[in-house]
Amino acid sequence: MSIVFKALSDPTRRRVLELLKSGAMSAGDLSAHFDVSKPTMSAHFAVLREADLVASEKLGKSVMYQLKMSVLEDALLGFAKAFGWQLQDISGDASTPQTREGDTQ
Amino acid sequence: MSIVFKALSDPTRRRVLELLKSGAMSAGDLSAHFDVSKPTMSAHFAVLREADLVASEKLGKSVMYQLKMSVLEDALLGFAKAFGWQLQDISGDASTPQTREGDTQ
DNA sequence: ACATCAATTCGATGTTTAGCTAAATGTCAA
DNA sequence: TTGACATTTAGCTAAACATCGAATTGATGT
Repeated sequence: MSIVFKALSDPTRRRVLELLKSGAMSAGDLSAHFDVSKPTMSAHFAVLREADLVASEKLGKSVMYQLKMSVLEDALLGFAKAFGWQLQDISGDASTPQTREGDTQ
Repeated sequence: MSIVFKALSDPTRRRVLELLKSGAMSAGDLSAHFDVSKPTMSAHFAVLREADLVASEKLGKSVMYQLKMSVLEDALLGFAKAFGWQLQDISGDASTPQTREGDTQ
């Protein structure tokens, strides 16, 4: 849980997760949204992987990253519950195809 | 927002917030719950103050700390909303007297 | 004034982090 | 096989962090 909050404590990483909300994206495409070097972005991806917030899959020359929505939800929920809150899904979009059951890693 | 997640990324600090959920507590009483030095605890308190997650008030020799529930809620909610979630209060306890309107910083 | 107690600040130390450039790895296409 | 491209690893610096013991501040009681 600490590791998730640590991952979330950087604005670049939070923004990466937001970008991944609308679907999987390659490391390069993600990096294009930010003004830091590719190696730096790669390090951010590693932190997100470590926190299990994203899944990665090599696809040809690229690496596709995918948000693991349920992990994010569980972490947030786990904390919120301790304070008498519950997480309620209000996304009218009904998409959230980021991570289905049976994901590797 | 980063500063809040950073504050939450330490288990000691999260536990402090949980302890404060049931009411204000002095720095000393809080410290007694942990196995680290007083200066270290004082540093943790400073981080929580910096994130505006607690209010502090000198009371005689002691310093009382109080959870600023609404700040925590707003930070969490602000993030959750970006992912299509909402925070719902399910605390049957109806207490939450941690921070009333008009608190001095 | 003085001693005492609670809490913080100071100064030191070791660890982690974000960022960079340069180099290595892996994949595809010619 | 060579070259181009995408990503990660290696190696570094500077800044931030966690932790401690010692010293300091500030309030209370004698």
